[in-house]
Amino acid sequence: MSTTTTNQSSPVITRFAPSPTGHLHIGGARTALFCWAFAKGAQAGEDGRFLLRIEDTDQARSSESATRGILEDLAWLGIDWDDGPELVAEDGRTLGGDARGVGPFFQAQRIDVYDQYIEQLLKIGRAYPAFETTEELDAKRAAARAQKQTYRYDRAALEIPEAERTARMKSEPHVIRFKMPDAAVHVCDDVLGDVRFDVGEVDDFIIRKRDGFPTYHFAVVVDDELMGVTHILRGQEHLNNTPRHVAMQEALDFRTPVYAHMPLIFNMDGSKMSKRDKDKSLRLVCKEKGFEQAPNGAVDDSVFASWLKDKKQQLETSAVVEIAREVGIDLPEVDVEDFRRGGYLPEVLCNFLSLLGWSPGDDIEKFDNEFLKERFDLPRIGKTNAKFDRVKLLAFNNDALGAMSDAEFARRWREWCARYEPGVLEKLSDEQFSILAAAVRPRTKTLREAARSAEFALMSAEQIEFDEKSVEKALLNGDGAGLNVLGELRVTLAALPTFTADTVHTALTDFAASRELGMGKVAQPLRVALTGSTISPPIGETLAILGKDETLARIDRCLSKISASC
RNA sequence: GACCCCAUCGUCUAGCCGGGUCCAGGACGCCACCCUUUCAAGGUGGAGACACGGGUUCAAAUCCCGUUGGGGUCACCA
Repeated sequence: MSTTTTNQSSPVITRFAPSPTGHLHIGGARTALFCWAFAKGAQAGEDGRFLLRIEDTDQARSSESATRGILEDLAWLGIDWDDGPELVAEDGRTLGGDARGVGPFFQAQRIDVYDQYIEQLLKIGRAYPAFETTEELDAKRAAARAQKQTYRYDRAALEIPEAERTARMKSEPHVIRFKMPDAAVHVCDDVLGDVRFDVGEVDDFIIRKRDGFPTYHFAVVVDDELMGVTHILRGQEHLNNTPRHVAMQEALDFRTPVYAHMPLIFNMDGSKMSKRDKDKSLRLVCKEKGFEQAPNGAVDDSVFASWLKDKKQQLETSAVVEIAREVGIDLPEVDVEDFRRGGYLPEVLCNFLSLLGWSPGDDIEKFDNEFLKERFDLPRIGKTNAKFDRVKLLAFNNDALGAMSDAEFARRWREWCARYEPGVLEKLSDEQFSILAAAVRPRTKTLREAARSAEFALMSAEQIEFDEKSVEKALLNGDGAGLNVLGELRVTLAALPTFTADTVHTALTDFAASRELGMGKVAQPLRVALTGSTISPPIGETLAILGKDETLARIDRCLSKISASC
């Protein structure tokens, strides 16, 4: 039975607390989105706040660039935070800040705060130092495992007389452990209901590491209290951590926030969506192609060789991207940035993510963040894990692009190109770009795909490679009927006084009618001549984008090349 | 292995709390046909699920128990 303990008198404060070890993961994005929607939406009233905190207590893995990346990813998704690190968004607004004076928001800068509470727990006997080394603990774990026992810390440090413990603390490296209570811990979860963890299920865990940094468990509890967090929405993988947190809240006389654990998101094959997925799919292709060195020398030969053999190894992100481009595959998207690069719209990503583990009901499934804010609530969060269906996401993106005006599409596409394919903008005039944008918009699923279908316009005539099957089908078939048509078309087109999509189109339909030919017999040979394949935007636009001179040049080149070869 | 969570079409889900209106609704995908100058898009139609077994009840997708299946957690990571 779910127990909602929302205190109506105090404003809702939620938080998203990523550790800065890379770009924002897609699962994290959903968590952030839901936290944001809950705090900023109708459920929370006027004064709800969404807070962003950076959990950088793992010094080895955290980085400043990752922090920045995460902030930018959030801003791109349209998720803005009230409290937290500041970021000047692309629209000039400053996100974050410390209006309530509850910062700093980087845990590494809050060590003294944590120490204060550690001190308090030590004083009341709810925490104690322990001196075992990592190796000793590993050995104990292994031993337990060998006997098919579940390992739990044996409280060996508590056997040491208190006076001695205190003395050793001053001179010896040690960790601080939290003493779990001798009673079952109840976790009230708004999604899952009440969950009971019996005594002995949770052992005395470490709250301060040998290096003096708090562990996640401790820092999160202290910060959530001090920052006034009222509702914690997070992934179900944290459910088993919650009794630790609740126990510490009781020991420290903190308030217990409302918990809502959300279902997890997986790949279609049931595996976890992991950053390693990218390395995995790339490794597969490299093996298939029999590479022994990184194509284009993206990484050292030795690094590449060992990466190829070891499933657990990951290459630098930039190297992965470069090699993928070189071998011509699309990497599976797992980070928000991947989807951005992949040409997905942020509003589509948010919409799709919202449907994983939550639903507004009423058969509604296309909506924006405003709607989400308005309607998001805890009771409608699901309990069952979801698989991330990229095909459906793609369909959503396609629909969104299809519903856009040409002008809006051109604007968005321009922005995307500027970031990921600047060459497109360099090689096309504004006018060409607009024509192209309008031509590809209805037939493209992503902005990246749009860039791909623009390739024919970017390359020079010499770079066109004629696709064998297309040539056979459209040009050579029927004693070279296509080639003959092409030859006649060249004359017709050369004679056109104006060369727009409309005039070209009219000329072509007239031509087809006069020869009693279907439009396919006219357009397809042209497509092959101009692009190398039978696939292109509508034929009128295709010619207009190239312009008359280029069109004629490509026809000439095609005629001479293909005629010569047969 | 121990503990915890979950269980509706291939996938995301609605329905479940307050049993009847559900021979289970929507979406993506799939199949067929139509349209068509390519690729798309669009139109029409179709196949497709309450994991299983027991209860409770006049009545169960909805409540209870068990089984099976899936997932999570068991770090000086977060």
